[in-house]
Amino acid sequence: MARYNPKDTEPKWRDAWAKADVFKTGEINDGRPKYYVLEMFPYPSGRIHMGHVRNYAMGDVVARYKRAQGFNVLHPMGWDAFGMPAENAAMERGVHPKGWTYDNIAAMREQLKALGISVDWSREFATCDPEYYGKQQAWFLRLLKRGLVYRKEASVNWDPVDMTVLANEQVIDGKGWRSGATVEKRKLTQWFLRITDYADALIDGLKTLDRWPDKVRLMQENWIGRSKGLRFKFQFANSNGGEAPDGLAEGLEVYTTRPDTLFGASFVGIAPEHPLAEQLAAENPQIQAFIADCRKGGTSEAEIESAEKLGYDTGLRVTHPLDPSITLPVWIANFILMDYGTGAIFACPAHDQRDLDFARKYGLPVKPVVLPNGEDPATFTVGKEAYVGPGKIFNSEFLDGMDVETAKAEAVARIEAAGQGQGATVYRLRDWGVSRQRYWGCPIPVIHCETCGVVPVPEDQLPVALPDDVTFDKPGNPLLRHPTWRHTTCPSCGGKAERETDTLDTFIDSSWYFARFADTQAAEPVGKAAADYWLPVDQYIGGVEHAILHLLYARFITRALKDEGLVSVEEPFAGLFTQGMVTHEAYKNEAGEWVEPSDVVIKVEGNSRSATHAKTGAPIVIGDIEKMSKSKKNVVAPEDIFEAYGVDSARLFVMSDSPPERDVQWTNAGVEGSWRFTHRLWNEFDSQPAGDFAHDDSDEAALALRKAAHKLIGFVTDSIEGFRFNSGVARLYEFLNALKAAPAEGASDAVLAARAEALNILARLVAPFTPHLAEEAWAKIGGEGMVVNAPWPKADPALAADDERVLPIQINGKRRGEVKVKAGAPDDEVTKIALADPNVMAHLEGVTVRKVIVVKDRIVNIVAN
RNA sequence: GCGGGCGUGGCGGAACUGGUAGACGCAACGGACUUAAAAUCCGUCAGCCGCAAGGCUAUGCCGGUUCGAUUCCGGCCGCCCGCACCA
Repeated sequence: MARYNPKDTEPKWRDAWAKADVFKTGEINDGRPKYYVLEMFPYPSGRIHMGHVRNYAMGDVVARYKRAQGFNVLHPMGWDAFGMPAENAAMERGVHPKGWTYDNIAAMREQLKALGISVDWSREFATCDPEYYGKQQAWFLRLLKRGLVYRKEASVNWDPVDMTVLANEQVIDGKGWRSGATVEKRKLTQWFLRITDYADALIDGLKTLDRWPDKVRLMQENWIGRSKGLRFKFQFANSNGGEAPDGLAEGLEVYTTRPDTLFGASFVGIAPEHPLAEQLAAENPQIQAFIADCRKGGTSEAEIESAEKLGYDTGLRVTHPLDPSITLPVWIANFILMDYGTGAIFACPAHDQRDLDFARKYGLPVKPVVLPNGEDPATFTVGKEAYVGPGKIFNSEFLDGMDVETAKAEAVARIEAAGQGQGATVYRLRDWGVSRQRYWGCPIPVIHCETCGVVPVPEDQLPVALPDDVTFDKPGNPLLRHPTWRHTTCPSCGGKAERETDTLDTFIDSSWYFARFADTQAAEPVGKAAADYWLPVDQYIGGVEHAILHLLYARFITRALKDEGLVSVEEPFAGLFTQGMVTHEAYKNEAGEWVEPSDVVIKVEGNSRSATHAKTGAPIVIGDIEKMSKSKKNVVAPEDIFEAYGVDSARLFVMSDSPPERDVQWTNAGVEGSWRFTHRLWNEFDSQPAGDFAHDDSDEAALALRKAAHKLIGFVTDSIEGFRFNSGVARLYEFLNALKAAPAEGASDAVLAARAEALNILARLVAPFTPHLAEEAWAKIGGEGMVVNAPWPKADPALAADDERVLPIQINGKRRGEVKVKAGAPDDEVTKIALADPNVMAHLEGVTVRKVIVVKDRIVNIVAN
C-alpha cells in the first residue's frame, strides 16, 4: 500500500488541469445556466496569507460544485493594484511602484495557482493596466458629462509632512498614519461623485438583496442614514436690535425631524462653520476667537464624548414661524455640524438631550411640549434628561392634544401652507470625494485650460497613461514635479493647458472590475452582450470589513453605469457572503516581546497549557487569539503549510473547523487532523480491489453502506448550497468512518460492490474541497476522465430515504425509551408499540395516560399524571 | 448613547422550519503494534449516583408560552461588531 504523497500528486494534477484548460469559461448563451462566482480581488502585497487561502478556497468550492452541477461558471481573478503601499515601497527602497507591483503580482499569481483554485486565468487583469484604467477614464468622462462628477472646494485631511490628502481611515488620533504628523484641515478643490443622488435608490435597493447578510444591509442603511423632517426659514426680527445681516435677508434655514416640538423652541443654533457665523466673525474678533476655540477640539471618540458644549450668543433674533409674537436668540454652537442638514437648527431642550445640556449651561428656557402618557400637565417638568418618547402635545396652541406623529404632519402642513418651508428628506451620506494627490492611481482624465476651463480628454486620446519617469526623492505628488507630463495643449482651443495631477481613489477601481471580467477585451468599458449574460455576480465572497465602503461604492457605480446604458443590472451582487478572519494565538516572552508560533513549544497537563521557547527554554506567555498580523508575529505562512501538509490539507482545514462566517482559529493540531483525513481517505481508495462486483441488497452491511453514501450526497449538497462547509466536511469525515467499518480486505462481493459505488460518489463529493486528492482517487478507481469534469452525483431517492426510523419515546417530555418503526407508520400503531416498551411501562406505573402525541417519523410523547 | 449579533463539554463546533443536546474534529486518557520512538490502529471521554439496567442535573442567569424550548417571548448578566454631538 503506497502512502499518499501530496508533494508529487498535487502539481501533477494542476498540470493536467492546465493542459486540458478545464477552467476556461464557456461561451455566453451556451445553453447551460450561468453562474458567476467571485471573491474580492486581492491587493498585490507580494505574498498570500491564510485569509486569502480561506477566501479563495471557499469561492473554489462553490465554483467547482456549480461546474459539476452543469453550470457555465465564470470564476475570474484580478488585482486591485493601485494604492499607497507601492509608493511607500518606492520611497523606502527606491524601487518603481510599477515594477514593485507587477513583481508582486507575479509572485502571488504563482501562489494562488499553487492553491489549485479553478480560475480562468485568461481573464486576469490588474487595475493598474493602462487597458483597464483607460476604460475607467472613459466611463468617468461619461459620468462627468452626465453631471454625476463635479468639483468643489472641501475641507480635507492634509498631512503636512507627506504633503498629501489622507482618507479619514488614514488619520489615527489626529495624526497621519505614516508620517505621524498632526493632520491639518485644509480647503482644497476636489473631485466628487454625486452618490447622494442615489441615496434613495441605494436604500430601497437593499430590500431586493435577499441573499445578502441582514447585518450588511442594516449597516448600509444606517450609513446612508435617511431621515424625514422639515426644512424651513426663520426670518430675522428687526425689533430687539436684531437686523438681518447682509445677504441673509431671506432668512436662516434650519432642518428638523421634530416639527411637532416647534412651540418648545428655545433658541436657534448655527454651526461655527456656517456662512452667517463666518460673516459675523469678519466684523467681530470675539466671534472669531470663539470659532477658533471650537476648532481645537479633537475628533477622537473620547474627545467627542466628553466635549463640553460651547456657545456664543450672536445677539441676533429671529421670529417663530408659527407665532410671530415669539422671537428666539441665535447662538453659534460647537455641537452643530455644518455638513448635515443646513448647518443650523432650532433647539427644543425639553425633548433633545444635546439642546438640553446647552440650555442648562447657558440658562436658556426649557419648555416641555410633549406630555408623556399618565403625566399631569400641571406638574410635568424636565430635569437633567430630555423626554424623547411618545405622548400628547401640549403648550402648543393649535397642536395641543395631538400625538407626536399627527402633530409633525400638521406642523409641516402649516409651514408649507405659509410658504416658509417644506417637508424634506436628509441623508447622513455625503458625496464621495475621489481626488488623491498621489502618483500610483488612475489619472483623472481632464485638462485645465486658462480660457476654456475644465476640458475632458477626448476619447481617442485615452488612456491618459501614467508617466514612468518619476522620482520619489521628495514627498508630495511626483506628477506635480514632472517636467513634461503636466504640460499639454487644450483639446478645445489648442492653447497652453495643464493636465489634472490628482488621481482617483482606488475604490473607483474596485467598483466595476466585476463587470469588466465579463469581457476583458471589449472596446467599450463594459462588453454589453457579455455583461448582460454574466451579471449580476451570483455569489460574491469577501471580508465583512468591506460591508460599507467597497460594497456601497460598487452598488452606486453599477447604478450610475446602468443609467448611462453601460450595464443592464441595478445591483451588481445578487448573493453576498462575508467570511470570518483567520486567527491564531499570540505569544509573548517575559520581556513582553512577541514570539513566533514556530518558536513556541506548548506543554499540556490535564486542562492547563503552558509554553516555553523552543530554543532558549524560557517561559512564554500564551496570549489572546487574534487576527494573524505581522506585528504580533502570530502569522502562519501558507507556503510553509503547503510544503508540510500539502495544499488539500490546508484548504480542508480552513473549510472545516468553524462556520465560514465566523473567525477560524488556525492550529497546527487542526491541520494535522485534516492531513490524517486525506491519508485515511486515500487508504480506502487504495485498498479497493479492481473489478466489477454485483450489488446484493440482501447483505445488510452492503445495503447500509449504500444508503449512507446516497444520503451523504444530500448532506454535502445542502451544506455547500447553504454555506455550511464545516458541516459538510463533518459529514464526509463521518462517512469515511462508516467506510472504514466495512473494509475491503476479506469483504464479500456485495460489500465490495457497495464500496465501489460509495468510493465513486465520495471522490466526486470531496472534489470541491480537496481537488488534487480527489483526482488521484478518481484515477485509482478507474473513473472516466478527470473528476473535475465529472457530474455531481445524484442520489437514488429509494436509497437515500429511511425506511426505518428510530423514534424516541418521551413521558412528559423526558426521554424514556425508543422504538424502531417503519417510516410513515400510522400513529395508532406507533402508540401501541411505545406503550408496550418495558421501561415506558415501568414509568407509567401508578399514573394515567392522558394523551399520546405522535409526530410522524420524529417522536412520541406520552402525557401522563 | 443608538443599532445589530452572540453566550452549548477541556477547546473549535453540530442539532435544517419547536421534536433523542453534544455529530465531526482537536486535546486528554487507556490499550495494540514496535528493541524504542514517531506514524498507524482500537477503545474511553458533559457532570453526578449506580455492579448493571437505569436515574438525576445540564445549552450564561431568572421567568413565561408549549405535550415538548439550545431554538419562540419578557427581564437581567457577559462578550463581540457597526455608528456616534446626524438635529
